[in-house]
Amino acid sequence: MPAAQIPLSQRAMAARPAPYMDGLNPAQRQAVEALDGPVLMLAGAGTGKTKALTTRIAHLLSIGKARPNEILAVTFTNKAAREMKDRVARLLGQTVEGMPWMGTFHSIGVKLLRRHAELVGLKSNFTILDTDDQIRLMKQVISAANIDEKRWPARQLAGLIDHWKNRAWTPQQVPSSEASHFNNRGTELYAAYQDRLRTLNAVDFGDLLLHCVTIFQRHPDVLAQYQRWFRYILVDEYQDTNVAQYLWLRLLAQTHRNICCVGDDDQSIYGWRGAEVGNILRFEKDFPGAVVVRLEQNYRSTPHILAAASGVIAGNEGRLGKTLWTDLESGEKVRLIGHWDGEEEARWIGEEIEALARGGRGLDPVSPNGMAILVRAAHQMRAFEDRFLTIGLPYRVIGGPRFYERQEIRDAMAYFRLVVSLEDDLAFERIVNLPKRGLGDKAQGDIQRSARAIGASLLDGAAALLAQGGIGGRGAGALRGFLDGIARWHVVASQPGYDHIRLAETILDESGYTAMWQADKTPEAPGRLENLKELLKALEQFDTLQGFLEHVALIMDNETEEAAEKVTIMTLHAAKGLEYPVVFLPGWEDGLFPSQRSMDESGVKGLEEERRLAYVGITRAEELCTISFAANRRVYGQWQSQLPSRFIDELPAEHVEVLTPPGLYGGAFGAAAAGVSGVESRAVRADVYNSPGWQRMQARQPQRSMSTPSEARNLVIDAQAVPAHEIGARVFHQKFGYGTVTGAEGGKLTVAFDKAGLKHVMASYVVAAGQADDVPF
DNA sequence: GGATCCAGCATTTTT
DNA sequence: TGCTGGATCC
Repeated sequence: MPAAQIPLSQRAMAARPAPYMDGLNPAQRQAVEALDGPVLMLAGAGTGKTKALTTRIAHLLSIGKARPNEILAVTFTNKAAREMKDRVARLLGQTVEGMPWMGTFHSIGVKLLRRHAELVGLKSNFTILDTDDQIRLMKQVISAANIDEKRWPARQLAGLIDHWKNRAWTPQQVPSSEASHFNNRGTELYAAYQDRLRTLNAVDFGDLLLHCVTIFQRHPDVLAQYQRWFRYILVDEYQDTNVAQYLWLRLLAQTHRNICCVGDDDQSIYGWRGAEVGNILRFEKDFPGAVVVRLEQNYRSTPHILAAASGVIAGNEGRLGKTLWTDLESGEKVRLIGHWDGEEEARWIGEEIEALARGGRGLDPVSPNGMAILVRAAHQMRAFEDRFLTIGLPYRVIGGPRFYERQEIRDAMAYFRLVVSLEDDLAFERIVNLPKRGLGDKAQGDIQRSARAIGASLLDGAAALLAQGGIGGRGAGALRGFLDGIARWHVVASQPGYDHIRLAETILDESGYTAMWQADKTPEAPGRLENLKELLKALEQFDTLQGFLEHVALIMDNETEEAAEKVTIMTLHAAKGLEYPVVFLPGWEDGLFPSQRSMDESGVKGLEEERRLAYVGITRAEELCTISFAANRRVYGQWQSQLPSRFIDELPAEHVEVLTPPGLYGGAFGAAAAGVSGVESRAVRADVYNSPGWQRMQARQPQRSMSTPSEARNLVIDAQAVPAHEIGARVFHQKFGYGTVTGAEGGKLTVAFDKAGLKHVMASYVVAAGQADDVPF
C-alpha cells in the first residue's frame, strides 16, 4: 500500500507517542524499529524475544506500514501463534481480527493450499492425514509393491519420506544419491505413496509445505501475487526451519525483502527432524544487507546460571555468538551432585523438592509449580514417577500421547470424518468393524475388491457388495446398519445450521461406539468415555463438524491448565521456551546425555546438538539449577556403570557448587572422571570438602538422607577391585554364578557365565572365583 | 474373533 | 526390564 493511500487517521496515529515501546531495552527497540529490509534478530534464551517480535508487529500496524492482512507471521507451534496473537492484541489494546496470516507454517500452508489445490492435482477439500493414517497408507503401498513388510517396516519408509519432504524433494527431485534407501525402492514407493494420497484427495503434514513450494516454483504468477501481498514477513524460531520452510519463506520474501527472522542458533535442537541450523547461520548471505540485532540482556536467570550455560555452549564451533548478561543478583551457583544410582538420584531430588517447597535450602519457599525436572529421554521419567508416587509428591508429566492422538478420540474422529466426507477410505477402514460388526479380514477384503471393481470409495463398494449379497450372515445386517447410519448422518451434516454437537453425540451412540466402551471392563474404559465427553465439549467452539475436523487436523495440543500444585517432569525438548525458578537436570551421564545414539548417528554435529540441549536445559532455570548424575543405571534391565557427562567437565567450576558426598567422590567418580576420561574435570576438581555448598549442607540438613557418606560407603565401587578381574579370570556373581571374564571397560566387566551366558556386570558385583570357593557349600 | 504368547527392541516430536 | 506388534492357538 503506497503511503499516499494510507488513511490520514493512521498517519496521524503514527505521529503519536507509542506506549507499546515503553520498557524495551535498546536492542529490543532496535529490533522493533528496523522495519524495512531483512532483519535477523538473534535472541538468546530469556532475552524478551516474544516481546520484541510482538511489539514489532504492533508497531507495523500502528504506524500504518501494513494492514493486518499484509503481514505474514509464522511460528512452529499453535501455542506460540496463540501467544503472539494475544500479545499483539494486548499491545494494541484491541483484538486483532484481521490477521489471517498469523499462524503456524502448517496452518498457513493449508490456507494457501486450499486456494490452489488444483495446481497439484488435489481438490480444495482435501483431508489432512495424521501420522497414524500415514503409516497405514504406507503399509498398503509397501505390500502392493510385494515387499516384505517385516524387513522393511512402514515406519522406516515414513521416516524416509518425511526426511525427503523436509528437504523439499518431490519424488522426481530425490537425488540419485538417495536411491539406495529402503532396498533401492525408496523413491519408487515415495512416488506410489504420493499417488495414493492424490487419489484419496489427501495430504500429509509434509505436503502442506512441499505442495506450496511446488506451486510457487511452477506458477510464478501465483507466487508473484503473494510476494506482492505479504509486505512484511516475521518468522519465529528460525533456527528450527527445515529446507522446505526455508524455500517457502525465501520465495515469499523476494519482492519486498521485509523479512524478520527471530531465532537462536544455540537453541537449535531439532536437527533430527529436519531443522537446518544452517538456515540461520546463512541468513546474512541469503539476504545481503541484513541488519543483525542481538538480544543479549537476559531477564530470566541469575549470573551463575547464565555463566554455566555459556561455559557449556562455548564448546560448539561455528556459532553466531552471543554474550548473555544480566543485571540480576548473583544468587546460587549451579549445583552438581553425583549419586550411586538412578533410584537414589530420584530419591534425592524428591527430598530436595520437598525441602524447597517448605522453604529450606536458605531460599524462600518455592511452589512445586515452579519446579521442573528435565530429562533427556522419556524413559528417564519413570524413576521419578515411581519415587514421587511412593512419597506422595504431586507431579505432572508433559508429553506422552496427546488428547487427539488417543485411540478413542481418533476412532470418534474417524466416524466424524466419514460422515462429513463419504470418500474418506482411511476413516472407513478404521471404523467399519468398530465396534465389532462381524466384518473380519475376509469381509473387509471383499469390500476392498468390490470398491476397486467399480472404481468407487470403500463406502460405495460396501454398498454394492451388500446389494449383490456378497456379505453373508451376521455381517450383512451389521454392515447395512452401519451404512444406513453413515448415510443418515451425512444428510444431517449437509444441512446448513445443523446441531453438530447433537449429531456427534448421535453418531457415537447409534453406531454403538459409546456402548462399546461402556461394556468394556478394563480399567481404562471410564477414562476413555470421559475423553469422549471432552471431545463433545471441544465441539462447542465450532459451528460444524467440518470446521472442527479442519482445526483438529492441525491443532493437536491439549492445554488443560491444572490448578493443583505439581512438579513438572518433561523432556529437555519439551522444555524449550519454558522457564522455572527451580530446575533439576538429572542423568548427565555420557551415553545418556549426550546420547550415544546422537553421537553415533551424527558425529560432531550430533554432539553439538546435544550440547545445545544442555544449554537449553540450564537456561530454563531462573534461580536454582541442579545437575546430577548417577554412577550406575539400569539400562534395559541391565545394570551399567556410567561416567559423568562430558558436559559436566565443561561447566565452569567457579559457577558450580559440588554437592557430591566424599564417599562417592573418592570412590567411583574420582576414578571415572580423572582416570578413565583422561580429562581432569574442572567442576569435580573443586574442593568438595571445603565447598560452601557441602558445608552448608552438612550444617543445615544433618538429618537429610541424601547420598550421605555413611550410606554411600556400603555401596561405593571399590576402584581397587577392578583390576583384580583380568580377562580370563574366573569370577563369581551373586545372581549369575560362576563365569569367565571376557572383557573389561571402566567399572564393568563382560563375563561369560557358565549358566547365565554372556552378561555385562559391574566389577564390584563379582568376586574372584577363588574367594567364593572358600565359602563352604 | 479373541486371547495369549513370544520375539524384538528400545531418543528427542510438532504439525 | 517392559512394551509392542505379530503370529499362533482356541
